[in-house]
Amino acid sequence: MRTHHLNELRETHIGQTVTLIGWVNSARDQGGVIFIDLRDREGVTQCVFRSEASQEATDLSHKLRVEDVVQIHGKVEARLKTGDVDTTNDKLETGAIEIVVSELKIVNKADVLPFQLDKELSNEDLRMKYRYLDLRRARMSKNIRQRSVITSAARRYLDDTGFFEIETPILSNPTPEGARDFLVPSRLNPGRFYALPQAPQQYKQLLMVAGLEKYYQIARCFRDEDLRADRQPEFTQIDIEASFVGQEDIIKLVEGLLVSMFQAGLGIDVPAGFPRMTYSDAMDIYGSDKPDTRFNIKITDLADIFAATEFKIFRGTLDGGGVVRAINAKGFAGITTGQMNRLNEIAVQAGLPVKNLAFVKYENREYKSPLWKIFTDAEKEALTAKLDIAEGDIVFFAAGSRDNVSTILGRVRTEIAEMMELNKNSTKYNFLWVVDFPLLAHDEETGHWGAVHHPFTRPHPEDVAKLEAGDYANVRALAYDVVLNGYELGGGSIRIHEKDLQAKMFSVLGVGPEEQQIKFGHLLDAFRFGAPPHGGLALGLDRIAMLVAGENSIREVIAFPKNNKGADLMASSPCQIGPKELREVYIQSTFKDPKQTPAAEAPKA
RNA sequence: GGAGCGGUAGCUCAGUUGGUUAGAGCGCCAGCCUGUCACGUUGGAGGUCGCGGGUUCGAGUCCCGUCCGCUCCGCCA
Repeated sequence: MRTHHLNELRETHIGQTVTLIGWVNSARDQGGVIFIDLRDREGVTQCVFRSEASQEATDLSHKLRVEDVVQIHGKVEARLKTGDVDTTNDKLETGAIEIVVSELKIVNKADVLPFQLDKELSNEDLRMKYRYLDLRRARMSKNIRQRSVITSAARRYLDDTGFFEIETPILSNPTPEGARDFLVPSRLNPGRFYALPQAPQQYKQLLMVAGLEKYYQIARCFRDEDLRADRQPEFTQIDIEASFVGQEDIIKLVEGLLVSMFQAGLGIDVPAGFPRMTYSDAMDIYGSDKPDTRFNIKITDLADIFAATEFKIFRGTLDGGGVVRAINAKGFAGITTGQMNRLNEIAVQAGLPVKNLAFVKYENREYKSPLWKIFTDAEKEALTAKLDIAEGDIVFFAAGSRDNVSTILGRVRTEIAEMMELNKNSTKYNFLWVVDFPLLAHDEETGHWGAVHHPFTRPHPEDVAKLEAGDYANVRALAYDVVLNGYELGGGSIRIHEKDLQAKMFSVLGVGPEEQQIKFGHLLDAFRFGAPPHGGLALGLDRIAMLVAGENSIREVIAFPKNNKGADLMASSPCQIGPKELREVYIQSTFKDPKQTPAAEAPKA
């Protein structure tokens, strides 16, 4: 069908007769001579139609339209050079040659496309409805290829380090305490359901008990939660688990893995030995457990400066065990009123008890602030020094509980970065390990303690006594996240491998012995028979592919993604299921969406 | 569940304090053109201004409601 792909022919091929096939990328009809750029996934090659070469092919070529599939037969020739005219195209890799066509076959005509492939389009609905056309665009094609390349690099790296790729069930059980599950009715077991896995967590631990030592899987995971630019209902993890390892081993392994993926995908060498930060520091300094460290706005504690303050709000906060902290947005004193309103909104949403953020601007060598006059000269001097306030800076304050202040200033920090476009540097890759996560978090609503990572996470050996003593808030976990530019790429932990400790952990989480046996019996049983120490991590492949591609949404690196409502607009899924199919799986009826119920049928009050 | 932004030609968008027949670029159709590569050029077709209601002499524009999309918060062990 073809002798070469469309990014293959060079000057060395001049004189050869070739057969090419591809899509008409563009057609330039000059009347007497017609140029066609023929495209396949590799690139573009220019074909020329002239009556001297073939009257028949030239006549037919007038009819060519964009995206027709055509096959041509012809001779590779050098681009024309006459006198001072040089028709070589430096923008094309095949730009030194062209094909003079002797035969043309229109393999399959294309209708006019619903959108142009050479233009960006903002209508994502339309892109998704015709995703197979959207994927023809160079940007999409590049993203999909790059994803394949990094996935293959990951496989190669893990294969070479002694890991087995092992598949685990897609039809499994609901995850207790986890995200909402997608359920699948069982026809052979009336009234029973499978759930799609949120992660292969328990299976991979059981593979460690099985003695396989090193496991990985490019695993599809499913979570029925609300979606975001970086969250899809089904997504892909590079799931890893190993036996006889500690935190340090996993960190080294994953650094090597990410280095090889970025090398493969971008041809760049990111240095291994990523910086590390404790969860506690990340929250104090950046107000986030996945800080973007590309810009240098840090939260500064001001307790020492305001130790003797008379300012009531700060005084009260500090006396009550709270904190007073601030961030300096350097060079942002020119903030607009609209931006200020936006920051205030965000701060209030994040838990600021008053309507406006306290701030100090330093502009034209003057401090401007509603509260500057309240501070003493000593405080002013200390603030200027500690926050490094210089011309054009603006400082935002927050006072309250430590967690509260972290959340507020962390949110404000990222919003300022967005406004100042400090987070737009897509060629800077700031990897970071966040370590020493807390094991447990108290849920104010339910009053229960929940696992911050998951219930199989090993408590930090130094903090086991605190766990025994019931000092849950201060137990650290052997859990770690790898972060890149403000995105959580992955997280993992060293696991519990002892039956008693695991049972203790379940009890702390409010899962009684009976429930433990029902939900986790297989795991607890497995731990009775010589379970090896083990741990692992899971990386979000979609997010990695997104960051490698320099995209803002994982939909740009997934061939057939779903929209915000979890719908596939091309295939129109999810779809309605008829009564016959429902009966087969013993489901009686579906609940009607009240929004779709016609007003006439709506129940009357 | 909540907040913000958006919806005008096939696509990307403009549309002023409410005022004649709603525009541009690209694409599409027809013609001309033997060196183009974002080809050029001449002409043409193409609109339920998301939908419903209201205010008004008059609504793309103002008001109310509603639907859809995106972004964020909640949620995501």
